[in-house]
Amino acid sequence: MAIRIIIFEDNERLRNSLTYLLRSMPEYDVVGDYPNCREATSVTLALQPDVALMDIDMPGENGIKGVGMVKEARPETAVIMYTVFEDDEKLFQCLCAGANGYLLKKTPPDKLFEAIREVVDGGAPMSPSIARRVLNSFQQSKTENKYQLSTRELEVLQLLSKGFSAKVIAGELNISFETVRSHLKNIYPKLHVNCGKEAIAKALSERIV
Amino acid sequence: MAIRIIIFEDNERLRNSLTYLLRSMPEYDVVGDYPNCREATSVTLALQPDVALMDIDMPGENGIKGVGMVKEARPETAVIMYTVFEDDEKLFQCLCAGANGYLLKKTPPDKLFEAIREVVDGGAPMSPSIARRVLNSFQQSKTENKYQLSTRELEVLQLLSKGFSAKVIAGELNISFETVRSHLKNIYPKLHVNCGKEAIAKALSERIV
DNA sequence: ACAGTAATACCTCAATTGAGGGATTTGAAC
DNA sequence: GTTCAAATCCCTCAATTGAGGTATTACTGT
Repeated sequence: MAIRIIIFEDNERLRNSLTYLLRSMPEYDVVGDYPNCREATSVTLALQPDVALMDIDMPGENGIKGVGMVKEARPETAVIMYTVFEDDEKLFQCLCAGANGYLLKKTPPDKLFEAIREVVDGGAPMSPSIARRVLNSFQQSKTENKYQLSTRELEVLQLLSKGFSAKVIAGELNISFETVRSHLKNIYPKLHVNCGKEAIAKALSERIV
Repeated sequence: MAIRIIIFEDNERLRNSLTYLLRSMPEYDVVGDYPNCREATSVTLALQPDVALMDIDMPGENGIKGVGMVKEARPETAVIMYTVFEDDEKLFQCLCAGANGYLLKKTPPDKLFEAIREVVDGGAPMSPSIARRVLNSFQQSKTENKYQLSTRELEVLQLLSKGFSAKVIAGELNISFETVRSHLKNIYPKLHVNCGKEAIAKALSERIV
């Protein structure tokens, strides 16, 4: 049975070309094509597509919103972003919204067709440069001494970030309670914070520990 | 010029097959092959490979350690994991260690060759099921009310997690200082913690906020 | 009408923390 | 040989917090 495809793309010529190309092959069936995401929820529910091709830059609701609408309406529909944007900001917003693939518009048609098959088979097609960005995001950029913390200060901060009190930290490190407080007093200005709670928030959200 | 490849794989038959296959094509050159990662640092420095094929399950230092050794010795060398393991644990350890690709051993040889070209061109080849896992990891599994927090309690926790004091939170929400303290006292048992610092640690590390 | 929950607000007391000091020892750098 | 940073320890005082309460209002579901 043909793969049911729905297209969200505001460029009419491109949208028509894609539709024409995909319809010319028995393997694919374009069941709907739209210049924006306003009706994304209802058409997804009505047409039950296997795959949605989604542009990002569209008038009204953009494609990032669109991913969420399609995914919420019908999680089984695989969403492939199809866009010119290559920046981390939009990329990760789409991924968090539930996109199953991310292709740049420079992708040649045969690769696009292959990606549609791949996403239906449970894959996650991505343009090479996108895949590289995604993998790079896992390498925690060790903020190596961005705040010039000493070895001991880092240890204290790590334990603090587990929610431990000064007394418990002292026990863990086998040093005195007052020493821990001294370290904390030295840590705060280095992190540009004023109290332990801010320090924890900063340490955890900036992956210092 | 041929792509310089180094192979870490403890299965001798597989290692020899790969070497033989790759050497049969002028495009590729296997400059070294090893049954473990003990010498990974020194051979990477000595042989200056473009690509390292890395198994995970090897005697001695395993492949996860191996990725780190190769990447630390020579960041330009692209490392492709080549393994049977499909579990999130090992996968994300490899990605954090700096792997540039992740192929399952069931990958057919022609896809493996394509992956080597792709990684040299700055891509990040992944088996489809791996790519899907990676993308899924971005969908923050909304821990929807795992701890049964009320709307207001969630708001208080969100502000607390920015490091705000009770007094500041009261100001932000336009409620009294004592009310904030009441909410906090109700939040702690729900999160199974005993103080604000533990609450922040839990909220941030479990993505509650 | 009544029970339950969420949200609001106040009180007290002991413990912890932040802020401000000062002080010693050790090992590396110049 | 002196200087410097890191690590250790102690003191005080005011502010914040945790823990234990109590109490009112408003809305929801029965």
